[in-house]
Amino acid sequence: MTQSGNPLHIENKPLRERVVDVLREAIVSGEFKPGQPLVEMEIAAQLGISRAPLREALQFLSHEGLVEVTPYRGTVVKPLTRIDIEELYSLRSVLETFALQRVIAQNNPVNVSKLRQCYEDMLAAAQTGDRKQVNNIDREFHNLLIELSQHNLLAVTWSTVSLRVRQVMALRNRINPDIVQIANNHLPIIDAIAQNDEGVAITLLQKHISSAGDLIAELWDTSPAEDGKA
Amino acid sequence: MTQSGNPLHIENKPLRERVVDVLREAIVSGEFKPGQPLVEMEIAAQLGISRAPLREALQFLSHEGLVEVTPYRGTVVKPLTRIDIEELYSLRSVLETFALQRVIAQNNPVNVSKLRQCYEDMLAAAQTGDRKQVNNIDREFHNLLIELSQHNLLAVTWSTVSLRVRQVMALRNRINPDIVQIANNHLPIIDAIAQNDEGVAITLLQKHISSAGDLIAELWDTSPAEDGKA
DNA sequence: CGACTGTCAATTGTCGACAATCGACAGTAT
DNA sequence: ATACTGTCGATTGTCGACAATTGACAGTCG
Repeated sequence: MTQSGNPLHIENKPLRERVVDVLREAIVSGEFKPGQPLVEMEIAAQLGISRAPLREALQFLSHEGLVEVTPYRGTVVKPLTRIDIEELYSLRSVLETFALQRVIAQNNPVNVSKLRQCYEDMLAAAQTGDRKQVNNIDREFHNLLIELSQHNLLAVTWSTVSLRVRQVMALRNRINPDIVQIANNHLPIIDAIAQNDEGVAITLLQKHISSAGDLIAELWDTSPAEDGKA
Repeated sequence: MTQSGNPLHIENKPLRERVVDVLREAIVSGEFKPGQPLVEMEIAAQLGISRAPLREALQFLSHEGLVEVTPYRGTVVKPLTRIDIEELYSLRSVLETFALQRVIAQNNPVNVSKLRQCYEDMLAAAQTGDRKQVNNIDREFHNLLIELSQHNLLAVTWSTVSLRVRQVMALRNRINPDIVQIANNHLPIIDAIAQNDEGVAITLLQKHISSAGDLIAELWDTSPAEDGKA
């Protein structure tokens, strides 16, 4: 995904982009809660910048679906309803299925070994009980699947969906208790890919995704991560 | 899609949004060619506004994939390669297939009649030889399919893809000579939906989309709509 | 002659100030 | 009391000016 190659490098992104990164992280990590208002002057002051680059950043985030900008009324972290979550996971399933089809069509052993490597890392982390790391590698696995599909537009679309999935997971801290089980869920999918068995691979993947989505969506309204102010 | 209800209404969108609309239309209609640089001061002067709302608009468009912003280097209308087009149409196919599945799952006769109405309008336009109108209604048909699927996130994702498809079609003026044929292509899909025959409907739809995409992609490099300056 | 360095114009990035808009609340007439 | 109207503070929207960065070109040294 990220390859610098060059050992010497200093970040020189425009302020706007660094602001996007900071705010995105705050939202996706659950630090900023859904519904929370983002007052421009407050945040600008807090970051020690003017409102111009902040506003450009907010425009960007709004198209990523992380915030909602209402003209003359302000910006809030986008509320997350149960329907949103169902939509999120169902679209995610569609996108990943598409990626999976393309990966299988390539029939490239290198792809399989990369996925397998990822799985093994996840398993290792699971066995040491490092839940956070398992989550990270799990994300990496699905990102890898998208990346291997070699479809740029898909990757862009995915990144938006993926971000919000991550947000949902951050807000619902810890559902699945057995992290070794989580890791092992991925193995049969890889095997199916290795055997070029598209039908099985798709079935397994969709089940994998929808089970996670259903689990979260079902319980959502019971503790919808109370909205708050900074 | 758009329903005012209220007969009295004046547009009071922020400048930024009106700028987005204007620029988007210019790009999507092919008036602004891929690769064309968009110099902020020029455009701001031309529109009689300052650069601030223009820049916010450009941020927005960049996330729609219509322009490419390079820090300190400026903004250009996003170049369109053959690969882009293939990706566009393949993802479009995936999204519409998903919508189609959801529409069929609803098993609602109202949906079918709406689609049929759309088809009939298209056919009528085709028979009077109004090519432009046929194209408009064709777009409407596919938008309707997405809308009927009642999936907001899908709709948002679709709108981005849809815009760029429209741009491609504008740049390649007129390929398919027989517009009555175009209209009639939609009928069997509707019939399959009406009969709840998901398999057939999907097959037909995917063929419908990919045939259009292949046709355009194949010829793309031969006349890639020469890049230009204002 | 070739490679490196310094300068410059063009363009984008950022800022602070001012204008426009909104929701809320107080005030008034019936 | 109630419905309408006017005013106000808070917040967003827009502007013009200034700072920072880039690529290109000219100049210099070996």
